[in-house]
Amino acid sequence: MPNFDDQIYAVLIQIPSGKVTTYGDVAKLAGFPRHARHVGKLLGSLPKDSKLPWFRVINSSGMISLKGESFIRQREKLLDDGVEVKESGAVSLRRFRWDGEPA
DNA sequence: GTCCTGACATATG
DNA sequence: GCATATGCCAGGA
Repeated sequence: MPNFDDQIYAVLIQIPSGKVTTYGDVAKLAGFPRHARHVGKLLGSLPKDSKLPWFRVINSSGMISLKGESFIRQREKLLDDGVEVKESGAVSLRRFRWDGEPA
């Protein structure tokens, strides 16, 4: 049984560009359905030069949970990925949600 | 050890 | 859609 952290990373690197997913889904796919919060903590601990697409993870409401500069960075990256993000940080989950299946 | 906080989710009214 | 409550788990004080 791999470590929780490693499992989360493994799921993150599978998220195709142009798609987003939620904390709960990442946790579930990683094999820890009740660890949504853990995902957030983990992402917050990621180094700034991390290769992991942490910016493709948002909350179940389809909104970016971050604030200030972090929020700006995530929004910019998503836009660059082709994801439509409103000024408020809202994303059209209906169109950009990742099912958990590879692209 | 307890208490509080937190990039969360789901259920209920 | 919003407010409240409950569940879950790791860290820090």
